[in-house]
Amino acid sequence: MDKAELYRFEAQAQIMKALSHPTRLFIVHELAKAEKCVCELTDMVGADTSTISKHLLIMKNAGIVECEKRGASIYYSLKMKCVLNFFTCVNEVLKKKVESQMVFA
Amino acid sequence: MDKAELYRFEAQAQIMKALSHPTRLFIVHELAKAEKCVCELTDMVGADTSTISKHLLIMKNAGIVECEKRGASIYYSLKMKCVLNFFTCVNEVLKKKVESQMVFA
DNA sequence: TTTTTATTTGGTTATATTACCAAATAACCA
DNA sequence: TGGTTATTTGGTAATATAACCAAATAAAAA
Repeated sequence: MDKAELYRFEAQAQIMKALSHPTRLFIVHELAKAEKCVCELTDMVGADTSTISKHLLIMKNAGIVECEKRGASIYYSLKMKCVLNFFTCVNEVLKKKVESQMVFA
Repeated sequence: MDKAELYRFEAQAQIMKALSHPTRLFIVHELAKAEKCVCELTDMVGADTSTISKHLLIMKNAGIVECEKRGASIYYSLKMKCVLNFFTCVNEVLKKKVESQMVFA
């Protein structure tokens, strides 16, 4: 694995990591339907505002979401729609996992 | 976010997390070409055998890879081919990130 | 202008991850 | 059998994550 290759995998891993938390997946799921402000997401998740703000920052830095200030609120929206395809694949993996556990039930 | 929904996002996050490390992404990339034993991957990555073994365990538990013992070696192969589509999307995100940074250069 | 509302930032603590080494297992080879 | 080779497991230390609270900012409302 040469240096350029390593660098590329590190950059990819950073984006994947930004998608590796249940709360952040929930947010992606919600933003896929419509943009939402931090306070709306905070209410939906039921965590501290600062926690949600930090989750959003991680995804913004990764290039997954973007935000726009309007009035008193900051509205976040899904920038990379292609991440939605991940859910299909991941759910397939989950389904296969459940099935294979069935074999030993 | 109700309990069932939370559980689903946690399960999804576990799979995403298994794909969130540069070494593991490299391994997925390599296994996409052909199955490989632990020692081959160890040589390619240049880390301790135990480190590679643990990375493989994480992905096996997540349902991403599977393994088969043949002779003295254990061959790992990519079980969920759909994860390869992630690379396309992630590379698009990276490309957009680079481009948007250009604006401020 | 003062107060309220929305959001981010800094600090702290608890937990998770990762790397390496050493030791345990398992299966070939001589 | 005894010695390699391949792999996993357990232990430890360093680093990264994540949650909450408190404080700082910024803009809207009164």
